[in-house]
Amino acid sequence: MSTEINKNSDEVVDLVFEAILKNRLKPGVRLSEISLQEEFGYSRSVVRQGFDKLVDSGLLQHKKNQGVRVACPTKEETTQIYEARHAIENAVITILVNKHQSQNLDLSAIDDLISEEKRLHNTSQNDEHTKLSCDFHLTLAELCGNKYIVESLKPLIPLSTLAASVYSNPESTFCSYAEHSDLIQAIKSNDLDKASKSIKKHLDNCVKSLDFKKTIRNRSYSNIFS
Amino acid sequence: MSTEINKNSDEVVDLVFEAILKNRLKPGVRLSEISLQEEFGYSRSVVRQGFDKLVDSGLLQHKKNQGVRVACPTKEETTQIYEARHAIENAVITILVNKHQSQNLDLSAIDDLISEEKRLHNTSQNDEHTKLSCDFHLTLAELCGNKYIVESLKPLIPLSTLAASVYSNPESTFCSYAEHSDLIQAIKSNDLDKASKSIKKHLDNCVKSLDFKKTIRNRSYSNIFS
DNA sequence: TTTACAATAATTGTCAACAAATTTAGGCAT
DNA sequence: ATGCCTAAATTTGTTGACAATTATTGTAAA
Repeated sequence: MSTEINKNSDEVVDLVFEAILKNRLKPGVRLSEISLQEEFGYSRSVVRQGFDKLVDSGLLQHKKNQGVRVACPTKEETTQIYEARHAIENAVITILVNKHQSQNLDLSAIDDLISEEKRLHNTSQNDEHTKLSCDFHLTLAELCGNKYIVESLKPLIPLSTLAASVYSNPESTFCSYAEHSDLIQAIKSNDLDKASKSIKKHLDNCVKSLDFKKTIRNRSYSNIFS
Repeated sequence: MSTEINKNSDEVVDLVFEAILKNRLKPGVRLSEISLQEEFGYSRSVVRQGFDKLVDSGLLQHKKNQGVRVACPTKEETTQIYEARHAIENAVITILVNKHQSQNLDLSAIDDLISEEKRLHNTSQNDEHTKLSCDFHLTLAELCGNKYIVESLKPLIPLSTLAASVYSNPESTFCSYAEHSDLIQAIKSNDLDKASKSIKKHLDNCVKSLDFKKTIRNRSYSNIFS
């Protein structure tokens, strides 16, 4: 063989993580260990390790002798997910405003993301839009430079995507680009109060855009990766 | 055999988790898979699953072909741990004050813990005191009724204990019972501002009580469980 | 005594095989 | 056609074995 490839379980984690963010893995679908083994050449034990991590973070659910399914957040769980997100993300923007005041915080990565969101705005690239929104929130957390905060927020973002996939309302936009832009503006003007209200309103609007009357059935296996 | 025993990996996680809280597992000690297998009868793969979870949450560190060691937070990591704790725990007490205002929040579990802390106050039961302090913070989070918040905070508590084990100053108390009591008092009087300042000051004092000039050597294997 | 090197032992990483459980498919009676 | 029961096939859970790497011990020379 040519290159030494270390196909470890973190690759499996990233694979599922990204697939959820890109809406290619829907809530409730069952993932078999063998399918990933066959499609990507991971050994089964490596796939299991990856699944275990994803179960631990809440992205996959596990039933004994029935393998794993993509999580399918209930109404109550969705409320809790956003409550937890507000807890963490409010702290994130507080830290960022402080950083922006003292040091010269480099927000170019965020600016790029917003430009891209602006570009895709009003196109039908819905899944791409979702991915960008997620990247926006995760990138903000990473700018804090605190890995524990990042790790706390990390699973909550794809969980939000899954909740949106279950309860989303076609006519209402889910995670609006304009609100992202407002938030960054508040940070740049060192206005903590405005930024804090902005993130609160943004997350509240995300929840408001959901229709909890919907119910979905559990789907069967998917070859979403192929 | 008499009872059906399912020795799953979560038991390994709890075992290590509690051992850290009780100060029986010191930072830097190496844990071998076989030792736990032999002492408790867990199969090696189950031990590995447990270790993987603990590595994922940051309590254990993993080096390729060298197994796992108990985490040994650096100064920078310790600062981040407490910054993350403040982010989450400030949200916790905000939620609790809101709950206390609207519903009648049951704080009896917390009251019991504080009584116990009061009882142990000024005794030499240092490890027991540490465990109680940790339970205090975790119990507060659980009272929110939000599992995502609990899971976010969970690894940070034993990490704080480990940091204390590395940098603690013998003459200064680490996590004071009086401050816990003040915090609960503020919650009970629905004073969000006071409660918020109280948790901030408490966590700041925890960090202040540490002496970062200390350096510790990595310890070898331990049979701490035996 | 200390240091360097070689041989041994111990530990981890990975994979493959087997048993247990579940899902699927097919046939039969209603 | 519908529902139920049985059998086959698939999938998961678990264990054990082997290879690769690291840690330890022992020996010899400076």
